[in-house]
Amino acid sequence: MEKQTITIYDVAREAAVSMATVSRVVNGNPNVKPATRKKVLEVIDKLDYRPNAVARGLASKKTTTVGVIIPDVTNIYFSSLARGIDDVASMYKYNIILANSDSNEQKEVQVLNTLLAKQVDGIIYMGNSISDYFREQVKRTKTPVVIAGSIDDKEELESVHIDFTAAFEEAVSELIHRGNKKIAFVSGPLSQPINGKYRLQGYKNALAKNNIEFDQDLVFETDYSSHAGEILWPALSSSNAQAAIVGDDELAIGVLNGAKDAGVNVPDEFEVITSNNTRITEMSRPKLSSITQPLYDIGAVAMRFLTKMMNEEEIDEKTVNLPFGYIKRGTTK
Amino acid sequence: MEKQTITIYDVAREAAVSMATVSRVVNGNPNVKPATRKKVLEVIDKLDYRPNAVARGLASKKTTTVGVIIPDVTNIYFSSLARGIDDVASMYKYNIILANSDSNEQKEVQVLNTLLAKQVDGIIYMGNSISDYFREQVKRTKTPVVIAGSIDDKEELESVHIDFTAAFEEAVSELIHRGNKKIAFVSGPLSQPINGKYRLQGYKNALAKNNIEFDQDLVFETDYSSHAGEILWPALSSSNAQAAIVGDDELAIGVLNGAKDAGVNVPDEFEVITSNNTRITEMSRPKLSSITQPLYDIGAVAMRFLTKMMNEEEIDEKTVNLPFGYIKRGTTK
DNA sequence: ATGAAAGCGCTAACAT
DNA sequence: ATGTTAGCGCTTTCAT
Repeated sequence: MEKQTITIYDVAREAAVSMATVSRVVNGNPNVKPATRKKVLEVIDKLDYRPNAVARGLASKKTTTVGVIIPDVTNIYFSSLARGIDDVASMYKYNIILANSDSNEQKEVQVLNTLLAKQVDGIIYMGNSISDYFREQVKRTKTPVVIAGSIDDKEELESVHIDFTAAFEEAVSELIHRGNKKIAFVSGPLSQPINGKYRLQGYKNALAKNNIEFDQDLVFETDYSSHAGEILWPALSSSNAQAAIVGDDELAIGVLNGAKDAGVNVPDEFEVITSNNTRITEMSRPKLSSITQPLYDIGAVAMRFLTKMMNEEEIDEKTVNLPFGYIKRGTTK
Repeated sequence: MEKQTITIYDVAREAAVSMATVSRVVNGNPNVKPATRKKVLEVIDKLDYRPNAVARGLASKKTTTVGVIIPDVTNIYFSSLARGIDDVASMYKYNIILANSDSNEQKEVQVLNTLLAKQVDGIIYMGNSISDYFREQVKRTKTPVVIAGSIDDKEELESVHIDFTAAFEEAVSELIHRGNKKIAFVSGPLSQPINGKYRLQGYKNALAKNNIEFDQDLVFETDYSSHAGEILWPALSSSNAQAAIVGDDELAIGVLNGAKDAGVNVPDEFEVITSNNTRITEMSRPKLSSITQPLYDIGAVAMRFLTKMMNEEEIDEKTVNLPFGYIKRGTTK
């Protein structure tokens, strides 16, 4: 014999009121006489009634859940954002459907569609390149979408992030001012605008301001992994680079370790600055100097932004730029 | 003018069939004449119809979403499990509602309740201690729950993990056989059964088998963070420990770095073995020797296990123990 | 302040 | 192979 799920109808009958009244007390509608409210609440407690969020979602056309597309939960840059997202989401009574995309266009679009099918009230997208197809899908839906921790190079979608160009310009200037002329630019795929467009531009800006000629041979494109960084050393070494600015912390710790393994003294013989200031930066010896970004806040603000869109509040700016900084640790002199 | 959402009724009318038939083709029911199916599919495509999963959930009492309770997404041990969970979930057409609990009993129970309100088909719990209250709630619901990566010391709930006792026993034996007599046991809260019961037991077993007396002063209880490990060195040093077995990788990298910062040569003067073999183990120098566990698989198997429970298939064992191992890297001689 | 009743968009018997 | 028809459990006008 199946355990009978108890519904709003059951409590209405038991409390001798209508379903509408029960609904009102459950939803905190003030138009209920205190005595009635009390009685209903007692019955709810007695019957151990739990509102069915699915039924509510169907009737109200709001699910109080938002979709979150992430390249890989295991990546601490993105998981840090995700943490900020979830915290603000629960603050506003939302839940999160988390889906890994592996930065794969197909998966991203497919995930987007199942998220929409599930009637999420909004979506946060994390990932470093927005494909045209994805963009089209987003533009066709009325479900709000915001991008967290990356940038839409077409500037069509709402997003929250730091100014990657300015941050790189500042970090590279730092390196230059300490006497380095040959500075390697190390990042993930240049096809991702965050690398090939914004960060690289910042790098070039710093060189230009200091009258250093840009050298394509100092640009290293690889994977976002510490292993990729480790095996990069021979190439880095033969380029005669004196320092490196690296676009990802795991990659950077790999670069650092690759150099150390080759007997290089960091920072005396080679300096490195990384980009995300995740906990990883504190795990190496020497510790990694880094551009700082408010990772948790980027997620938090993105989620807050999304709540505004879901409530159809006025949005002043499509893009919110959060402040970045720089922290000197042991990998710079 | 609001954009009209198109429903199953619209495609039924347009295709000149009944809603039931449309439902059948959408759900892949074979009882549809090929010609009819084709026609319906065309209309679906033409109208750009997307089934409403919420309505489907209400009617079918299945949401194809499972809840995942995680202490902190930012923790790579748990996020690695989460990745396995999500991959298997999508394989079976499920989505994941991810909720951070901070290992806080209140939040865990609250999250459990909202998950149940959202009518998830199943739940995966990650966390190192199952409170009585949580356990009671779980036992009252018919929604299946499985624990991933930790152990229910009351052995009432289904779970997937390695044999923590045997793994610690093996790792500590390793340390003993290499000549260490005074071995520190470093872990998170001993109130968590995984530490205070299972791992500690393994540690004691290894000592006993080698006729070494257990010394309470060699047991160090702290937080799961690299910083906690770093500042542990003075205490570790004055205990005259010659080696340490550490229950968490971030904590272990902290212990390693604390020792190095104090001028200690690892592994010559001090050896360390960690427990989870996450990517963190490859980021230090020397790299961390570690107990190995199939993290991704633990998540994957837990999710697979859950699908069986959701389908009400027969389950032979409540507990599935996955194999562990040991990998020697640079922090052991 | 409360109730009646019509959906929300779909599935699942049941009938044909 | 296809159609009819109840619901699923709730919210939301609209009355009163």
